[in-house]
Amino acid sequence: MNHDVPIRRPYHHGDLKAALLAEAETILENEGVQALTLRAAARAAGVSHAAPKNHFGDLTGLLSELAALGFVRFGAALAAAMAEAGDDPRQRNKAMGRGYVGFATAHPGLFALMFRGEVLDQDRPALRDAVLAAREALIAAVRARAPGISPPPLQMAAQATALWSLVHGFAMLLLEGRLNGMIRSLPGDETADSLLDAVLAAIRVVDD
Amino acid sequence: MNHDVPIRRPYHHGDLKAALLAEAETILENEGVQALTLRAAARAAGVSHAAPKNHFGDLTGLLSELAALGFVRFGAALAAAMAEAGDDPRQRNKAMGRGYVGFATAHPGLFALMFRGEVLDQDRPALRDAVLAAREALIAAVRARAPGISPPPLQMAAQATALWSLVHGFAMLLLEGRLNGMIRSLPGDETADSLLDAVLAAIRVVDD
DNA sequence: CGTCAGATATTGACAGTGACAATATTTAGC
DNA sequence: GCTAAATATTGTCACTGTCAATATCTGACG
Repeated sequence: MNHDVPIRRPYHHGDLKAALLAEAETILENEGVQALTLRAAARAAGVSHAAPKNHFGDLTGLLSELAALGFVRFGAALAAAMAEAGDDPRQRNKAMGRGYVGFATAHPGLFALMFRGEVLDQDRPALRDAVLAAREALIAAVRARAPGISPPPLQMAAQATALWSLVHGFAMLLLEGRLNGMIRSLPGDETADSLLDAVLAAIRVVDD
Repeated sequence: MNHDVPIRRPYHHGDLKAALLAEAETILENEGVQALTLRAAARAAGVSHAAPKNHFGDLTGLLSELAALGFVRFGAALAAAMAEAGDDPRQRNKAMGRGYVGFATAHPGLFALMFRGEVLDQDRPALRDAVLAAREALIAAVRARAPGISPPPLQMAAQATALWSLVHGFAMLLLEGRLNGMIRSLPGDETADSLLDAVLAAIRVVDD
């Protein structure tokens, strides 16, 4: 009895690629990148162990598509953070930093994956495009000054690199737990945000 | 014929732990962290696949010991860089940055491993000690000012975190190849070092 | 010297993984 | 409707980490 349950899933999933990416992200954030395997994602999506191959080729493909998804969201988060900021350069730096670090702490696994080039295929179109778009959002955030007049390109590049390095390093060290000692040395509310504020206040871009 | 070659390695290696670490580092830098497996290290050292277990327990143990070795060298490199620097704060910042980024580019695989807490056992004594020692070297590098008088601790922590984040982020982005576009925008010699100099020149710590 | 416990290394096994090939099922273009 | 392409399954293989059982060596203690 109960030979065949009438409700049987169709042979084809319908939107397996998106489902696999969603499951992959859940695994990544909940169990770490170690646990994110092709077979685990397939299991979570309820398909056979070799099904992902059709959509991603290999594990690098899956990770690259997931990272691409991350960069798309990352660029959007940066753009949103800048949209609320005014014209004051320091205000904008702060908004950029909060957006950058906020994304990293909100999606720590994804953020770490996005900056682990060794496991990604940078030539995959989806990833390539998403990275370029996020880069646009980032340099747009730095190019704060009045539109039309821009500082000399060399100085501009140095400033952008400095700000980017600062917030990126902060986010990385924060996720690694290496800033715990620093946060603890703060007075009152000992949050990462207040440390970031203090850090941005301790630094001055040359021609502010 | 040729039953038993008289020259046969002894059953015990003698210093297998150090040999495994040396082979592991070679694999790490030459083939990437993906290729660094317990069995690969054992093969390179010419021992059986389970021999590493006696010295490291598991893969995390091997990676942690290797990272510890990296932190020891890293601390020494920072200390050496600071030893040659004078008393001028900006001079010292520059020396610290060069030491930090120089180590990262000289040992990219090792540096990346050192800051991948997910695969390391931070409680392993060797790693714990090495990290603390390197941290000492780092804050000693930042605490530049005339001995005796020190800035308020809050500001001090913020400044240290800012400088650390800046050079760490720069090193990370550089190793990821994300700064290629920035380097290319420089005039003349387009080296990472010159970009680092420009970056440090574009930033000012508040009470310099 | 001798012996024996502990350290060190080997062999063998097992489950999990990525990748590939062969096959089955469904979809879509014509 | 028919057929080619897309999608999914099953089976297999080599490789890996880990563990258990065993072999060999070392050193401490008589």
